[in-house]
Amino acid sequence: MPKNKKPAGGRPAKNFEPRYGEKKAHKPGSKSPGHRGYRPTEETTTGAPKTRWTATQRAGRDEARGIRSHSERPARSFDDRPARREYTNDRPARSYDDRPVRREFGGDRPTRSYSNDRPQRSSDERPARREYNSDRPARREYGNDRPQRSNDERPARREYNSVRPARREYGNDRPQRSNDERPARREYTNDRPARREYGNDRPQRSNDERPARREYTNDRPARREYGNDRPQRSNDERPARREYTNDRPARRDDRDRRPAASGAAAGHAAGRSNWNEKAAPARSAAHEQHVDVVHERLQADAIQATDVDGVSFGDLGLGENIVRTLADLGAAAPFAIQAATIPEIIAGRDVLARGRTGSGKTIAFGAPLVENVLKAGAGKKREFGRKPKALILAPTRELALQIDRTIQPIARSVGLFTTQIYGGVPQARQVGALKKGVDIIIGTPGRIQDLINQRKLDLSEVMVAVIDEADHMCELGFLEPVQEILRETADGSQKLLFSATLDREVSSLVDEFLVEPAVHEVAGEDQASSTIDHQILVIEHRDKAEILDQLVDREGKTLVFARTRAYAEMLAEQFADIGIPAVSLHGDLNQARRTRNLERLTSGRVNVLVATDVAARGIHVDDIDLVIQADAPDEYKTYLHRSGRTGRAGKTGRVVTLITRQRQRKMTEMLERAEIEAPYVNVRPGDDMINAVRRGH
DNA sequence: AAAAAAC
Repeated sequence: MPKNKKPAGGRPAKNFEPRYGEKKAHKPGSKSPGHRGYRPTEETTTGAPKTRWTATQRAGRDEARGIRSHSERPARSFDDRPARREYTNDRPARSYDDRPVRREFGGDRPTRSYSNDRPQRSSDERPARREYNSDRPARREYGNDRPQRSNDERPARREYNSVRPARREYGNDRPQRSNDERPARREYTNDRPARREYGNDRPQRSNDERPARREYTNDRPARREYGNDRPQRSNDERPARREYTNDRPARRDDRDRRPAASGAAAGHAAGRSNWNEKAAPARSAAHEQHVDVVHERLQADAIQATDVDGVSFGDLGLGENIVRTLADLGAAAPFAIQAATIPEIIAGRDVLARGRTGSGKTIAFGAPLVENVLKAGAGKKREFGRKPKALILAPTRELALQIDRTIQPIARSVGLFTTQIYGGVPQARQVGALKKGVDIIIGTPGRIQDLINQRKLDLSEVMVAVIDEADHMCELGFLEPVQEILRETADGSQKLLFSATLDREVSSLVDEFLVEPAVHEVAGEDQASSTIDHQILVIEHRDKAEILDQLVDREGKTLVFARTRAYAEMLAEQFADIGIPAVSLHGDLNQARRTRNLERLTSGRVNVLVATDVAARGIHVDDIDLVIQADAPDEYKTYLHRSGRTGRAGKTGRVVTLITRQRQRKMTEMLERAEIEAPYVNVRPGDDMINAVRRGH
């Protein structure tokens, strides 16, 4: 690694879930010393001062270089690949006016195959050849292997950084604290059972010993300690939970009334926990079952927001460096979900946690994870080629990247290294990082499995594994890889499952991998208390394109969701055609473009992003104030997660969903499952309603 | 049924 020079620009803007575009400087921000943001050379913006490299470290670096330079030429073929559906290059350029009149295909256009006849997307699109590997200079240090961004995109970043209100909104909605209500924090830090021989102090995993799952819902021992001021746990009292389900119209009852009531729900009511049973679908019709199953909520300890009053991250058991870094990231004091999970995680327990979108889940698992890894390796030298000690799995590459942006600074503040392992980019740098040795891996299942199979990644020393968006990761297609990966981790490794919509869908993982997990949620986190405003626009199908045009023509960042990649792509072009800069994000784009397009929204270079559900979960972009669902989602969870891209960390946001009249009933059912109240409004192009939405009333 | 996730 080149000598680390101090970044002239200082550390990145404070954030708790860093925005896209806020990349660690991969390149000099400006080539000229006179400029703001001048960086003389490669540098890392995070973490501890660099020490001199040992011979072995240099060897690792050279190896990584070797791998990369070797792969450089072949790597091109990566991009040259038959360009399957990549809407990027090989399309014969066509001028905009060749295209059929947009209105024509606005409504029920017959899914034009966009592979051949599309115009080049935008003038600044470079041939995508130099993408993330060719022209990169000395990017040796691991953790930094983000896709390259070309220089011409950079300047914008600085601007929007400086404009940004320094994340203080993050802390705004925090409940007031009062010092007296927090019972001794020590409790759960003191007796922390030395996690450093990981696995040792945890209950045996053998199945016969695993004490029936009942325990962790009923009389979970540890929970008491810090629950003094919390509602009683006995099932019939549990005020918090009722409260936050009851006052919502119908659906709770509805759910309990379902056939499930005899099965899982009955067990639920009786205080038993049965992970294997899922609630029956709202409608018994089989076809709907696979469309949108409502799983029983997990029985959870609901932490009261007021419980967090006066608590600091240090109180929760985090070390000084980590606390300081959190403060730098804009997290001065813990959010409720963080206060609930951090001590449990530090105590070594398996944890399930549900905290609504934008409530700070990344730090809730990230900070204690770093703490645990640090403790485990306390006093040990950072060995070359050491095996990773922690793993974080996410469903999309963008989310993995984003999580790393939050965790990396925390890890580096205590001398730990992270690396991202995800697909769509050359392996060489990732493998090079692994050879040198990393402590924390953040990635997506496919590439991780790939590297395991190639014996380039060894998870046998992983002592903490996090599954973010856990319920999603238990869906068809994701579950098996996740299970296989978890089986590679150390025996008795700690497992942490997080999601805004955590429910019994995760039972498949819980049953096999978790031991007496603590289950946490935040009381009062219902949609009624949400900062998101919902509306359903009932439209004629033929008006759809025009109405979307009008909605999107506004100030402020707008995220548009489409059901398919093709439609997402088409909409982005449609908007661009009428002069509204828009980009798309979906799985048919190569990773470089995905990353770049998302960054364009973050940086404010465009205000409109059209995405598939790849962007539905976890992605944090500051200040998206309008989410438009051009296609209504099919699942209530999808609705919740898409909506959650706005109204984050207490900010306000608006969600409008376009449907035709025929869909109204289905929509109503879904809103009930999501426990969301939203008015229906009939809308024609040009209606005042549209302006109201555009301007936010 | 779509989307995501490896090459």
